[in-house]
Amino acid sequence: MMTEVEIKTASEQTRMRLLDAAREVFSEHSFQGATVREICRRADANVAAVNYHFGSKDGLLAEALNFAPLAALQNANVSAAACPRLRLRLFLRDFMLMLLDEKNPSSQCRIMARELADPTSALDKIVREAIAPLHAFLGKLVREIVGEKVSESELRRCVHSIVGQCLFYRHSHPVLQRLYPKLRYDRKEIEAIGEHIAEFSLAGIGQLDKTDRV
Amino acid sequence: MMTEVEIKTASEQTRMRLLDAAREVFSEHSFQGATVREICRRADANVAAVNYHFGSKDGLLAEALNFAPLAALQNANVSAAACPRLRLRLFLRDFMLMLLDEKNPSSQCRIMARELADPTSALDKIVREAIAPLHAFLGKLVREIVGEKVSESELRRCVHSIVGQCLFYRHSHPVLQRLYPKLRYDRKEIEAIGEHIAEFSLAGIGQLDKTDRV
DNA sequence: TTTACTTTCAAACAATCGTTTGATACAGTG
DNA sequence: CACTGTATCAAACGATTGTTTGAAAGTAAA
Repeated sequence: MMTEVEIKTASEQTRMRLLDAAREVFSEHSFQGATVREICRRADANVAAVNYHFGSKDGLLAEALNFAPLAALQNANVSAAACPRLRLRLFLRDFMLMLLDEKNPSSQCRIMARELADPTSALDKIVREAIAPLHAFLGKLVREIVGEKVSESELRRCVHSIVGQCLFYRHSHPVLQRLYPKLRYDRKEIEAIGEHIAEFSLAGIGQLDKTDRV
Repeated sequence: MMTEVEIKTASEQTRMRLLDAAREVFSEHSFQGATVREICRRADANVAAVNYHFGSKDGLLAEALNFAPLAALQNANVSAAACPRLRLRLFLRDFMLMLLDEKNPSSQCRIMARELADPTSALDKIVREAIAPLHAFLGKLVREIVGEKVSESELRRCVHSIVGQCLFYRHSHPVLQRLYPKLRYDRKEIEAIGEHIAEFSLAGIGQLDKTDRV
């Protein structure tokens, strides 16, 4: 008793398993550190399967990327009936859950975060389809909060400050784990982090109109 | 006519050249991405030189690390006759120069930043001797600014927010380069970034006493 | 069943990695 | 000079990498 969408040919199932395994491994190791053999092992597939279905390791990474969840977050946010400040809070909460929650099936952000440190051929696509829209989205949101008086370069730096705080917890996870061995990223902790970043950033944004610097 | 400190045996000169080349390559590539052959090529040394002088690639990295410049920055700051807020501004300026200025001979921070994404056996030493002291230093500084009312966990998150903003510009350099092709990290730009982070963070810190949250 | 095509598989390939080896050149001491 | 320990070198080693190959297995239509 299978519904239509569940019916897959063996080939399609193998593709799916490879993509799932690839997202797992690419989010755990850097692109160089992730091996085709490990991916195939987790996907219960032959070593040649990657090249047969995706052409190359690069091709597998390109197809494993999926920016829809991140875009959905932004779309849901812009259509929310709430003031810009609250919308920033809500977005940061969801964004941090996507970044940190290991139970979150969307490992995309973790893969993207890895690409920052060691860019591969996939970085151009990531920047174009995910990061640039994200920065544009946050830029608009911050603009709504801060008004028209603030220069574009100041606005940009505020976006950088916000994104930087978020990515820190992902990038520095190995470090924080050593600094605070008791640290666990459960849902409550992640939400607290998101709330802190929101409050911290709203204050940082708010100080802009006090000065006349460009 | 050489002064005493400049006199080096050929062996010591080779060691020096290897360490310099290693710092270069390790700051440009991840540990996995950096190859012993490339390091030896830049040091005009034989491939076997690394293992002869340092035992292994790991040993070379361990000896190439030098946390003195970062510690010097903190020591100079604590003994400066200035209010905590100004000291935070000054530190962030110097720290960003160390992180971003390619002409800065201290590539240590760039190597450390790479370790965050893909930890190697050197990370424990880095955390113990560099990152933990840095966080402690910033913690004290923020504590001076914010007073005793703020909880330890809130204080810690403020430090994370500050460090996160700083590291963002280093980690995301490849991304920012693609988003803003005109971007250049000259001294003026770096100082402007440091100033922004200081103002943004001081405002973020300042909002803590408005609420009574723990 | 026969035919044509797709997918899987064990095995091998070529390249690159960190590391080791054994010979060679060199320095300093007697 | 001979002797000794150190440093350098070209070459190779063993392991691992992404990728390719050619045969075997599977699939679906005629």
